[in-house]
Amino acid sequence: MNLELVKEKITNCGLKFTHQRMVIFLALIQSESHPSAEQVHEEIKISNPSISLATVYKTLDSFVQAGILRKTIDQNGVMRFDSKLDAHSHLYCKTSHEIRDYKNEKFEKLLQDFIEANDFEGYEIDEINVVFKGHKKEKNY
Amino acid sequence: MNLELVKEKITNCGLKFTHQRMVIFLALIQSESHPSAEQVHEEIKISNPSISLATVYKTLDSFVQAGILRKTIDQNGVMRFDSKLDAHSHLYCKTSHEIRDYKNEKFEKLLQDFIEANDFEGYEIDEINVVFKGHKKEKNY
DNA sequence: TTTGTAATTAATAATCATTATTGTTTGCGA
DNA sequence: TCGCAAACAATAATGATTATTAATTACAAA
Repeated sequence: MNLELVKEKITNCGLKFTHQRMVIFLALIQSESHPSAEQVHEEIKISNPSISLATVYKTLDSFVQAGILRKTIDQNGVMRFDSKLDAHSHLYCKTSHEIRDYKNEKFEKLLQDFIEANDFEGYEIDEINVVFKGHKKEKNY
Repeated sequence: MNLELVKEKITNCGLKFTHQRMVIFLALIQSESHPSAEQVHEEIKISNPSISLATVYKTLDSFVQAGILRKTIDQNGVMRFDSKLDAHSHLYCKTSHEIRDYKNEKFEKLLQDFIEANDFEGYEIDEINVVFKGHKKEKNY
């Protein structure tokens, strides 16, 4: 995604375009591992040391409100941000706490079909979260 | 579950049987809504005001370590405890933050089969978490 | 039953992630 | 350029959880 597209994305969702917002959004979409606010801050402060951690929190939250980011909470209660908006599940490594996307159309369809076909005891389901937990396998060279 | 069974469960997992542990474990199995440590503390301090919140945390954690309780984290980052050990999913109400069990054999089998039949990009999966999120429907009388 | 010792507990301080506050800066239309 | 609202930086405050420490308790051995 280039800078113009990022700018468009930010303005289109009703937020003013600022340098901080661009830097933070870029950090998000360039990361593979669903970083925490802290990690985003660490990342961006190399090139932008003046952006405060509070701003990172606030900005990420406004992105979530605006619907251009998602957040989840990991096993340690830390918020993790996700720039992918389409239906997908997650892989979680219990050792490294890394979170990765797990995208599998068939699986998502399976879930969707299940929700539509079943009753949820008085609950109106509008979202489903699936996390596959385990450990990253050591590579055998 | 009667008191003898609770005592057995606690001692069988290698923990000494104490009054505090019994009270806390009982509170857990008698609750339907996956309480937080705070909520367990609130509950038990009616009859046992001397049991401190730190003890509740420590005790719940030792139960989790011992494998007789499970914990999850809710959308607000608060730890919630679950006395059911068999495979099941959860229903989460975004309004009340209540968590309830959702047990459906077919669904659990579906998941199990999926894990066995698929590859997870270098991850060894040993656990799967599914949360159906939504809102409790208003009853129409 | 008493004693010694390690485990458990209560009280409370400390920590960590997050949120709130406050004063300053910036973007931008009049 | 001016004025004002939004955004920001710095930092204080909060809330859940964990760590510390001293007191209590359980229980084995004498």
